[in-house]
Amino acid sequence: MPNRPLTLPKQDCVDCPIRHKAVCAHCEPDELSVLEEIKFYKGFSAGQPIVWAGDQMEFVGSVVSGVASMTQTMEDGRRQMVGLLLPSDFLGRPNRETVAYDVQAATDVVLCCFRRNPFHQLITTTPHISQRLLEMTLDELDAAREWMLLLGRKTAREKIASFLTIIARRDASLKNMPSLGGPLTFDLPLTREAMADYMGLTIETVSRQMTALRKDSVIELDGKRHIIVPDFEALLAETGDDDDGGLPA
Amino acid sequence: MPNRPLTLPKQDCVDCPIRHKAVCAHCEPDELSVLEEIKFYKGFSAGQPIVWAGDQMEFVGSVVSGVASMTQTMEDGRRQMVGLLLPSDFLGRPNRETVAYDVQAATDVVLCCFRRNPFHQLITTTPHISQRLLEMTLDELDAAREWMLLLGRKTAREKIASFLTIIARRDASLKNMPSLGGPLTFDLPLTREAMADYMGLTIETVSRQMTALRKDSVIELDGKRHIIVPDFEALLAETGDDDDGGLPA
DNA sequence: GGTTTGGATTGACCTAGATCAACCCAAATT
DNA sequence: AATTTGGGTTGATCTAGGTCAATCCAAACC
Repeated sequence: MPNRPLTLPKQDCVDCPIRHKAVCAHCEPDELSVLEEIKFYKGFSAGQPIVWAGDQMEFVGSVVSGVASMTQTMEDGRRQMVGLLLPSDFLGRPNRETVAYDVQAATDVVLCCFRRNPFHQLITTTPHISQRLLEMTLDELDAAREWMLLLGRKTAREKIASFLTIIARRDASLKNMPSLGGPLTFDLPLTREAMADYMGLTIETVSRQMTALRKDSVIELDGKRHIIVPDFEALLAETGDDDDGGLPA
Repeated sequence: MPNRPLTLPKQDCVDCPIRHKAVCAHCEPDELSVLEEIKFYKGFSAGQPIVWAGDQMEFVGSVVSGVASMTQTMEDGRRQMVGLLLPSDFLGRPNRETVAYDVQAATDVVLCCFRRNPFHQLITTTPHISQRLLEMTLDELDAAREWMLLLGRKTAREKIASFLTIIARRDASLKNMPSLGGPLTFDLPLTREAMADYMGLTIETVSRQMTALRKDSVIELDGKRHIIVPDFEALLAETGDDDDGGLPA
C-alpha cells in the first residue's frame, strides 16, 4: 500500500470533525495544540483498501477529501455497504483496537489521522472532544436509520432517487450552496457496483433505474458519473420521503 | 395516556446505561446523587405510544423493563422499525428538543427518566457520562449496521433466524446466562407485524418462514410467542452470518 | 491502430416475496 | 354460550427485482 506523498491544498481544509482548528493543516494550533504532535495525514488512491475488518487500527481520523465506503461481506460474497465516509466524516473508534468493517477508498482519499491511544487519552481528559464525538455519532446513527428505511421499505426507483439526493446534499454543503431547489450538478463518487451495495440491489437494477430516471427526465447523465438534476424538487418527489425528509445535513 | 402507578421490584434493576448507581431505584446515590433530583420513572402499557416523531421530548432515559420500538412511517403507510429498545437501552438525545421517530411500547415498559435540560447540563460538566453515552451510541451504531446487512442482503429465512438470535442473546444476557450453545427458551416481545417492520417483510412472509423453521425443527413454537430453540448452533447456521457474527452483546 | 480490460447497459427469463383473500383461534365482551 | 375482535396462518396468484447472458464503450496498453 504505497501512500502517496501528500500536499494538501488550502481549499481542501474542511470543517474539522471535532470542531477544532488543530486538525486542519493550514489552521493555527490553539490551546489543544497537543493534537499537532499526534497528527499525521494519509493518502489512499481510488479502490485501495484502508483497513480490513478484524485488522488492528492504530489510528482514528477524519476524511479531508474524497469518499470511502465501509462494507460488510457474507461468506458467500453478498456485500452490503454500511457506511459512506464523505469529507468531514470521522473514521474509527477511539477505544476499540480492531475495526469491524472493511473500509475502502472509493475515490482518492486524504485522511487526517491521530494516533489512537493518545487520542483516546485526550478524550478522557477533554470533555469538549467526547461531546463533539457523541454529537457526530448520533448524527451518524440518524443517517443509519434513514438508510434502514431505504433498505427495508423503498422501491428500487425510490432507493436510487434517495441516494442521489443524499449525494447531492452532501456535495452542495461541501461547496457551501445552502439552498437546494433548482437545477444542480454533481459527480457520483461510486461505481454502479458500490451503489448497488449501498442500496441492497444488483448492478443491473441500478443501471435500469438510472436509465428509467433519465428517460423520465428526472436526471440527465453526462458520461457514467456526472449527474445533472434539472429540478431538485422533482427528484425529491421520487424518493418517497415526505418533503423535508432525509438528513438535514 | 394514563401512566400506571409504579412499583419497581428489585430484580428489575438493570445495569445502568450510564453505569451509575443513581439511576436505579434500589441503589444508593453516590457522588453524583444530583441525578436523584431530576430522576423519575414512567410506565407504559403494551401498545401505548411513548413519543411521536416531531414531539417535544422533555426527558431522556433508559429502559428498565419491557421492550419498545422506534419506527419510521412513509406517507403511504409503509413502516420500518429503526430501533428496538430492550432493558438497559437508552432513549433520547440530550441536546435535541424534538424526537425523530415514533417510539411505542411493544410490551409493558418501565423507563427510568431524567429531565432533559438538567441532564444535558450534567453531561457538559461530567466527562464520565458523555464518554459512557458515546460508548453506548457507538454500540447502537454497530447494531444498526448489522441490521442494515439483514435488511439489504439477507433472505427472509435468514432474517427471521437472525432476529431470533438477537432476541435470544439479549434475553440470555438479561438472565445472566453467558454461554449460548445448547437448548434455549424465550418469549418474543413483538407481534408478527412488528417483526415484519423490523425485517422489512410482510406479516405473511414472517408467518410462513416461522412455520418453515418449525417444520425443519430449527425452532419449536408453544403458542404464538413462546419459542424453544433445541439447538442454538443450528439456529445460528440459518442466519447467514459467519460463526461469531452478530453483536457480541 | 488494434486489443485488452473493466465498468456499464440491455434483453430474456425466473423466483422470492408481495398481494389478495379466506380462514383459524383464543381471549375479551355481552 | 354466542359473538366480537385482533392477531395469526394458509393458499392462490402476481410482480419487482434477481439471474444469466450478450453487448457496449472508453480508457489503458501493446
